[in-house]
Amino acid sequence: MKIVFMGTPDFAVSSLEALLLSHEVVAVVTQPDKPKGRGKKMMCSPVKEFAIEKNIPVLQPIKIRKDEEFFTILKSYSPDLIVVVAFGQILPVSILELPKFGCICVHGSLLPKYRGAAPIQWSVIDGEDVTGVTIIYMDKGIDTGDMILKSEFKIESSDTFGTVHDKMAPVGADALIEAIKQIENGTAKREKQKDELSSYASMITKETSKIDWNNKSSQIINLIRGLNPVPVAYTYYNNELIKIWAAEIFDCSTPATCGEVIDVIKNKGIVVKTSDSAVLITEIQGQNGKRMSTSDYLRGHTILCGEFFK
RNA sequence: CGCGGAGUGGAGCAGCACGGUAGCUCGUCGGGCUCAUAACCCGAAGGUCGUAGGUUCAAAUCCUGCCUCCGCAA
Repeated sequence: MKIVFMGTPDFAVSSLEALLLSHEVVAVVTQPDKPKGRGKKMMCSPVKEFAIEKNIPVLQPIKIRKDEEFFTILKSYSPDLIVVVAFGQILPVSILELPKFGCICVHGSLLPKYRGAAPIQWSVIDGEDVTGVTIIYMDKGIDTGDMILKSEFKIESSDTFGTVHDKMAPVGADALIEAIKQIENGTAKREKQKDELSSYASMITKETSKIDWNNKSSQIINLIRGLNPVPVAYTYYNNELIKIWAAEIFDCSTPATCGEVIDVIKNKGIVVKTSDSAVLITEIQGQNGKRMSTSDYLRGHTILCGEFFK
């Protein structure tokens, strides 16, 4: 089976790698190189890097929807199947209908929940205790196509976006291989998604990653988990941006305003009041600093009780 | 050449605009106090101040190159 792979970030590399073991990947499509990072150097996607290493032709259309030339090239590969994993562009119907077996997609949630760009993050932020991947046939909506199979696993309370992401990548790869097998031997299901149960996991913005201390402790903790290690939840102390990498619930009924520092425990952390109890910040990153345990941070920085995080 | 910040004993920081004893909090080691302790008291060890040059009688501090790290922005 001739397969064209479309994907961009690290997460997609696992699936591509798995595909190579048992299938013929004739081309890889990924986002164009962009100036990124400090110094605005041109950077290419992890998928491109991997594809080059494996000597697979790479295509990088800027706008896949209106790129006639790209479509012609894609057609010339005459793929039997297109596999999409976190590609980052919406495919036009012309491409969806091109391969004999259609286009399938590896999505990082148990659809129809968490359709969209950041399913893993939102699953953690919402405090879900189960997540998984869903392999779907793509249609013209965003993650709305018929489902072939799902593979689920637990989210532990110690999990963060990073750890769930890392657990999910191989799960997704396995599910993908299984789905392709089913497609090949004709046993693949086509289960409709129940739209009324759907939810949408929008992109993570600066706005969403700012901690609102008026929330409950559990919500704040989940936000911190869901944004670790990128982009990391943040707050302000003395007008300086501070990133919070890890925190835990701290039982406390001290009357105080939300966001107020109610205790600074040496060798342990900073206790901040929330709407229902308090939160103990255990890992922190100040301006210009690296991420470090709060006890390390406190050796060189002064945080005073009664001051506010906001 | 996108903007900005940082590199100082094991850890985290101050000192640098006005060059001239290496400072703070913690850790480590030794001793003491205590029923006891992550508490307290006394003492000690430990630093080519990222790196290479330059200016100077004298550089952590001023100048230049390089390396590494971080934030913003994408």
